[in-house]
Amino acid sequence: MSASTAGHPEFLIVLNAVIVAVTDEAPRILTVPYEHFAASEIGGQIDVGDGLDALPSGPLDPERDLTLELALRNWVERQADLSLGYVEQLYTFGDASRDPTERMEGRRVISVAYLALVREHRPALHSDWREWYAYFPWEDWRQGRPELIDSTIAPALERWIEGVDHHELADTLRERVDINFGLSGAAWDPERVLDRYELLYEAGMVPESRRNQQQPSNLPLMPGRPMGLDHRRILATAMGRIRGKIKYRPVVFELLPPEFTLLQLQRVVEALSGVRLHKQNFRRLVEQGGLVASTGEREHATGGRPAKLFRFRRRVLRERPGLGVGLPAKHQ
Amino acid sequence: MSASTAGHPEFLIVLNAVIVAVTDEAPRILTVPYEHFAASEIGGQIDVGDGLDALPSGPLDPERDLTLELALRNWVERQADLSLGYVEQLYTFGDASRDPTERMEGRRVISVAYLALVREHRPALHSDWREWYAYFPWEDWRQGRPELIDSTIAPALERWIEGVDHHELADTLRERVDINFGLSGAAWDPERVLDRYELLYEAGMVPESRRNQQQPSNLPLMPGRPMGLDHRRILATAMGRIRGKIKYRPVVFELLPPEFTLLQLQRVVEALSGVRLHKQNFRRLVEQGGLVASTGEREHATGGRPAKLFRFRRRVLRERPGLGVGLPAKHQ
DNA sequence: ATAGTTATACTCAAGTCTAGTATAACGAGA
DNA sequence: TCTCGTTATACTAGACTTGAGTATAACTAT
Repeated sequence: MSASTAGHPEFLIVLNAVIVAVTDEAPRILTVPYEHFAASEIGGQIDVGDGLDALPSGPLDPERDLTLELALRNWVERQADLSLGYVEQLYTFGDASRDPTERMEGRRVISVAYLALVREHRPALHSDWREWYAYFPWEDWRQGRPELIDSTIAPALERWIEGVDHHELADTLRERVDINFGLSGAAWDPERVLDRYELLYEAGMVPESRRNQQQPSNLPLMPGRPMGLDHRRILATAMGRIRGKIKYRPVVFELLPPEFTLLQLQRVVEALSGVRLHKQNFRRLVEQGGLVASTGEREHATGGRPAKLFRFRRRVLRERPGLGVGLPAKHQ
Repeated sequence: MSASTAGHPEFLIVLNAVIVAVTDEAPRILTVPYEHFAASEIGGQIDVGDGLDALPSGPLDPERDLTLELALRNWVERQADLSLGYVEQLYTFGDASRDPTERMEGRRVISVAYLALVREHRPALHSDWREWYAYFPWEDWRQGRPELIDSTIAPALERWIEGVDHHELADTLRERVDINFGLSGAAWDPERVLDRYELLYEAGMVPESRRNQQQPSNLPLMPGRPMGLDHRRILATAMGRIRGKIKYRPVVFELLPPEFTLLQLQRVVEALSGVRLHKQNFRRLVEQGGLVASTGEREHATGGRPAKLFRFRRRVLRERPGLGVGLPAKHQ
């Protein structure tokens, strides 16, 4: 077993948070400028790019932080003045290649990513709320299949595969591309956000993969904001996780005010999943599932007939185990 | 930011593997004796118990291991002479209280747990394959609702709740108990393995919670083998994850030989999920879902009419995104 | 041959989903 | 005040899925 200078291997544990809120029918995440934690002396040497966004991150202090989740909550509360409601661990990233600062300081960075859902939306110092579709434009199918896919992504990926010599490998890749981007008759699966990002990464079609010692590519760069380090990968993981989770656990309500109309609820689900839903069927699922109860009040600012206000029925959880806001799979 | 003696916080990254195989209609996990990695000088002072089982674990070497998953694969291959097929990250455990050795050596242990599915079943030196229901007897509903639940678990948990002073807390606890153990008319959800274990842990009804400075309890200890450290919690996480995953991704096939009969497939799904399924409907789902293709061969050692042999159709993945072996929810 | 065992085809009723139509109830502006 | 645009909500027909079963086929062991 090898060791660093001190006699023990040296690690740095970093906690990353994907903090999600939904406002104006757009899911948004809290971002900070990348420079905030990029060691300043590196900027010039490695092309990490200035003006990049990053996820809020903080170190784990082994002496003070008794649990990972508490460390995250405290850290976010202090830095962003934001109290997190629902928090869930996402994934742990520990590849040696992920952090360019690592090479200079001789310690391995392990980053534990968390997903948090919040209601409020106070802008905090040194941070911005940004729409998550700014990072993944091809993930928003609410206005129908994005033109970008057929006009740009599919042809570029096809050229990439054509350049692959090994025949069997090319077939596997083509299959992955078809499945994940809904080509050749395959269905679009909103949950496969990470798989899609990874394909584009492997093809060298996102800035992040060109940053990391990749050979120059003649394929076009896809639109969509890049992020520092591997943070866009973390965001992709979070998006896939949320999209899957709302189907079987009632987590959407963490993003809504205590009282809401059914259309508001539907819009939030649509914003997260990126697809439109059939209104009448959505209501039936939600109401018959016993997920919500009418408050008796009505909302008059709808622009049409006033809508009943509902609130989340916490008791559902005991009646039916794990029941989410059913995504009826088909769009309106 | 505080630091240890060396000027940097010191961490130890440990990789744990829940390695699952199914033989004789029983899911089994690879275990090693706990003493193998419990520092010897501690044994007497802290009651970690001798003869305990543990999950195979290995450290992450920051200089050699480029990715976490590769580190795990290499490490398992060397130690257990076992080549892992399907591997997926489970969860990262980093609570300060989890490792008693930590206190003595002044470094924080972060453990990243992985789930691996394997086909072969070679016994490796210094390790045992053990049925996972030996650790969680109440999770096996294949012979119907386990008597243990109504005879022992439910009454003990009820006594625990009665001893809780704060009224509202007691109500919340009772609700959690009902939901998770399928009491008071609630349905049994096979996926909630971890929630159930955590309830028993909180109630002091498993040896692991009594080990950790808990006050003495007058509640009975539940049957089921304990494990070292928090490894039973990790196993519970793995069981819940598999049970959920087989429903929407075809991972069962990683546990079967390349050719199998439909009954073999069904038995493996039942073994994992812990419930019996309706045979005819199971076949319909699997066949109509296009998950398998007949090989044309037949298996004659069935004890009855010979069964057609099938193999997994990898191409399904392109036709329908994410389709698992549908658990029809209701038992035979 | 017969009993025991497993495989597999088929059916029927109940339930759920999709994709609608129809109607109700409001606000704003002519 | 009437009409239009907009949203809410009730209801329905048909397609499909699911649960639970019956009936029959094809083997092995005795």
